This record gives sequence, C-alpha cells and structure tokens, in this order.
Amino acid sequence: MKGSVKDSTYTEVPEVVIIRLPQYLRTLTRLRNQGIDVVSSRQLGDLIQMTPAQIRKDLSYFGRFGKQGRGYTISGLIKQLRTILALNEEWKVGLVGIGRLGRAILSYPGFSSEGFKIVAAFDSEPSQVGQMVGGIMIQPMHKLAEIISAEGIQICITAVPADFAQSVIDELISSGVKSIVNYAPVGIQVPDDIKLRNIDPVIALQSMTYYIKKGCV
Amino acid sequence: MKGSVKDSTYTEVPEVVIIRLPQYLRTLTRLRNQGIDVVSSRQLGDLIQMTPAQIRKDLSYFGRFGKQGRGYTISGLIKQLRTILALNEEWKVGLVGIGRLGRAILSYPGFSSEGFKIVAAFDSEPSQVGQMVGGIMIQPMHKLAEIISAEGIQICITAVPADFAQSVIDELISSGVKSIVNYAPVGIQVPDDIKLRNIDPVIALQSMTYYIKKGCV
DNA sequence: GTTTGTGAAGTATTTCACAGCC
DNA sequence: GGCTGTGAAATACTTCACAAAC
Repeated sequence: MKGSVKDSTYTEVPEVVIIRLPQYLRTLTRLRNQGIDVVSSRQLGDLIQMTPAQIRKDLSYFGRFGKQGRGYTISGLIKQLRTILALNEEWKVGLVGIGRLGRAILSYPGFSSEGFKIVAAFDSEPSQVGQMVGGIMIQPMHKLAEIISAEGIQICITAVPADFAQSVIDELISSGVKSIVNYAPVGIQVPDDIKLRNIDPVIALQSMTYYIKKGCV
Repeated sequence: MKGSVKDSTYTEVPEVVIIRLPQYLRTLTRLRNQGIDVVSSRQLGDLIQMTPAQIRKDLSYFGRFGKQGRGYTISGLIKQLRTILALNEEWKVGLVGIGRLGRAILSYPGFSSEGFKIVAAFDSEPSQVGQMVGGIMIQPMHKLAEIISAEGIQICITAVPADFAQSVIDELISSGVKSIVNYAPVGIQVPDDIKLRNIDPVIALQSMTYYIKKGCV
C-alpha cells in the first residue's frame, strides 16, 4: 500500500524538506539511544524547535509512518529516513586540502561513523604528499582527476585556500563529483545538477551581528 | 494566533535577506580587489548564482544604493553593507572547546581579519588549561561565566563534544551571549532572542545523498 | 481521551514587468 | 542603448483545522 501516494501527481519535494530530514534523524537517534520507543510530532517539534504540523507535513511527502493516537515508532521512522536519504550504503568521500583544517577533518571520527568514509586525500604541498594521516596517504594534486574517477567518488570536501577553490571544484566536477562541501571562504559557481554546501563560520557571524546591534538600539 | 505584530508601517527585513548580505559583501570585496569599480545586479547575480531582481529587492530594504543605467559603485556598496551589518567595529568572540577543531579555529586567521577577535578560550581538560594557543591562554570552564560577562562577550563559538554542548550553551546564554556558532553535531535549544547557527558538515552530506541517489535512478 | 495525515487557508519569499532615470 | 527600484503577480512554504484512526 505504499508507492501509490505521490506517483501520478509528480510533486517535487521541496529542498528545505530534504534539508530538515537529517535533523529529524539525528534527534530520533538520540531519543532511541535514551531508550525511547515512540514519539509524537509535538514532542519531536519541541526538541527541534519546529511546529508539529511542519514535521507531519514533511514526513507525509514520503509516506504514512505514524499511528493516530500514538505517534511514530522511533526505530521504524529512523529506518524510513535512512532509506529516503540513501544512508544505508557507505559513501566514499574525497578530501582536498590537508592544512590544519583538512587534518582536523581527516581525524574527525564523525564522518565514517555516519557512513561517509574518506578514501582519498590530496594536497598541493610536496612536503605533505606521501604522508599518512588518519590511515590515508596524501596524494599529489595531479592525481586528483585520475583517482576520483577511478574510485567513482561522488562526494568531496574542499579545504583549500580561497584562491584555489574554484579551480579545484571545477576539476572535481569534471571528474564526476556530484556533491561538494566547501570550506573555502569564497563564493563558488557550479552547474545546476551539482549540490554545493558552504561551511563558512565567518559568513554566519556576519549576519548575526546585525541582530546584536539591532537588539542594542 | 492572528496577532500580527508588524502591521503598522514598519516591515521587518526577512532573515533570509540578512543572511544573503554577507555573501554580497564577500563577492563585492573580491571584485574590488580585482580593481573593478562598478557592478550591475545582473553581473553580481551571475557571480553569486542569484537573480538580479532578488539582489535589487534585498538591497532596497535598506536604501537606494544604485544608479540607473550604471549599476552599483562597489566601494560605496561595501561601505553601506558593512554599516548595515555592524561590521565596522571589532567584535569580541569567545571559544569553548580546544580540541583538534578548536585549535584549528584558534589558529585560523580568517576571523580576526574580518573583525572577529577571539579574546577568550576555554577547555575542561586540566592538561590544556594554562597553555597558550594562538596568543590566547586557555582558561578552565569554571571561569567561563565570570570571564564572558566581565569582558562583555556577546558572540561565542562552541567546539565541544555533543553531550556537553547544550549545557555549555545554556551557561553562555545566561552569561549574556547573544549569538552562537555551534560546531557540536547535536540539536540545541535556545530562546527566541538568541541567534544560533550550526556548522555541521555531516548534516550537509546527509541531505546531498538524497539527490545523488535520485540522479542515479 | 490522543495523534496522524492532509486539503485549504494563510504567510512569506521570489520573480515579473515597467516607470523613471542615466 | 543600459539599469535601478518597486508595486503587483506568482510561487513557495507553513500553519490551520478537522475527519479518521487508535
């Protein structure tokens, strides 16, 4: 009794919804680790600071996962979300730029524990190349295209200086990469079919000051 | 629930607009550094992957900064945006959590070059306390409230383990902090008047896999 | 009693389109 | 010729409200 719901009308799921799903997943996982079995949209909304209606509507794009009068079975909903987001497979990830930040990323266990395994690392600095960091050997930049396409890597993280970011990302894309998390503090252009997310704490700070100043007046 | 607080003449600027301003600023600064003096909304939109109308509309919330037939004087627009975002003063920033990521943050020059000066750093690990990192002495956690309020710090960055993040952030808020950039991979609850931005690459990856999988089918 | 799922209603945001100006 | 600034229109998103289910 699944499949049939959204088949004929072909409504695209809004991207904001997709972006919220991992947040639901994270909070649900925490609840499960606390030994909780069932949660209502209201309880989840309180934890995540979102309205219950929003959560129900978001989930309804994909199916009917709850039970009236009860709420959602946490383990079941986790399973559904992981399937929707394609998180049951292990994803290969490439990392470009092994400076201080790149090393922190390589050593961070949170990627592989969530199924994102960094399988290749690159740096332009000859003194870095050949070093082992976090079990990975650092490769020279001229091998980037070759290794990315040979390994079929579709996800990359860039932690290179701002001036090199665009050209590195261009090369990643032409090697077959579809999704990029970019740490370089610079605006990047990508084709429509490529997903780019910028991780930029300075940009985040620069919008918050507006509100601090406004609150003072 | 009807209670529209904003009905009399004064229209609140949407938060999405405020979030875009720093991006405009960054690209404008790059153009200025390339020696360019004037830019049209179309040119800027091409660089930033946004429609010209959106840029003009965003700027029109704050004034009329352009010239018909010509576009915007870059140096003038930069000045305006910096004033709107309150970026002409130096902002004191506190950092909590001096692990690998915290150290990368402390050593990153990009905060202070943009006017965000890290003036206090805290860690719970006794072996870290008293060390100098990036010109700052690491303080113990029990001094957090005292130093934050004595220094009048309104902005903090948290890079602590997920399990401690909520309690650290609660303490920051009760010490007077208004804006927080949180690197801990966990959902955090804050009052309405506090701005919180999460920096979470794993969450970013978990929504991108949806699109990779969708593209493959 | 409680809570889901969902059309309909209500907001918010983006885009259009053009007068006015260079 | 070009471009901005802005109401109006269009689109996108969120919230409401209630029948159906437990």
